[in-house]
Amino acid sequence: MGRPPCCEKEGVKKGPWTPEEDIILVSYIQEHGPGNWRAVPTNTGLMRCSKSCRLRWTNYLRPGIKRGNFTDQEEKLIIHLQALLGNRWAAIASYLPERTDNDIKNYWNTHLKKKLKKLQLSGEDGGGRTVNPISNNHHQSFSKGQWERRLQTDIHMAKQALSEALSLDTMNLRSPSPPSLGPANACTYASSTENISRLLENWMKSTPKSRSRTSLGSMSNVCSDSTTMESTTPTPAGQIMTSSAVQLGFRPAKIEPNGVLKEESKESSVVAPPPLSFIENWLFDDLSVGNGGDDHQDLVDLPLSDASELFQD
DNA sequence: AAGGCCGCCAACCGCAAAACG
DNA sequence: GCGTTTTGCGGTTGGCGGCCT
Repeated sequence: MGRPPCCEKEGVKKGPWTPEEDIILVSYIQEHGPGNWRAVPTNTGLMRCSKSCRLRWTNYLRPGIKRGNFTDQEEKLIIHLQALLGNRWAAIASYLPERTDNDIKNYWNTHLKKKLKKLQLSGEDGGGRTVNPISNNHHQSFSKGQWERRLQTDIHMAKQALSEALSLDTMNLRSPSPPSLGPANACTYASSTENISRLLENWMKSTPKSRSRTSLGSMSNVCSDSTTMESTTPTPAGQIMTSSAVQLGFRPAKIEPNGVLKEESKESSVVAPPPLSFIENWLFDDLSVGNGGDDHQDLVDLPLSDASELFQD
């Protein structure tokens, strides 16, 4: 007997979300915080399944999401990480906190796959060199022991990604507009929150009694001007997060019903950033060297053979 | 101008892992 | 320890818009 599908109920709405649904979901999360998705449809009256609500929030409505074109740096990082981790988009997304795994996956499938294929073809024509030996071959050649080591490496990488993000964040505070971040960074949430905050305003005018003031009011503050993101972001139940933390994808600590502050994830308990591992050094060395020219030879010259040593004794 | 084709992306589906009782 | 519920992840699909013929 398998588990029944979560959307078994009749009358569950599918397809694109309407602005009204977005508003309802956002205001609910503003009030209660993300989590307990099972309760969201019943508490909000949304005719959506819990999964759909969670996905809508994490991939579209969540503050701190950068939308629009990927920068050269982001692109290279994705290519590097895909070569290392394979199609583990969530792990890759942990290195790009402003991007969702869905975004990265889509971008890979629609842009980077083709780009690499092209490069691979041109590479083979020009001397038979393959672009991405790790992603092409390493999965098949992994022994069990190598696979375990790879998992351990991933765990280590995830931890370091967090601490690294923290250290990058402090750097960003010192220099507000780092050159590594492209123009898209200027408005990280414009295409969603900005629109929604406009909708909220309009909606409040049209239905003044139907929404709670607090949640909607605070929502319109979240990112109505995304250039002011580097401040504090109001979060439900009195939680305050710096926008940097929001951008980095950190969730606010949960306040339990009894008022106890609870850490939402174990990772957030990391205190001191460990030294950069080989991978990080390798990634960022390369990123800092190739500065996004139109010559993609730097992709071909990635030191992937060095990276593969990670998985050997 | 109209129809077909193609690319992009939001959303869905199924499975697995984690959390919970 | 075990069964159930919830959450997270990755693959895939469907709808929409732009481009081409």
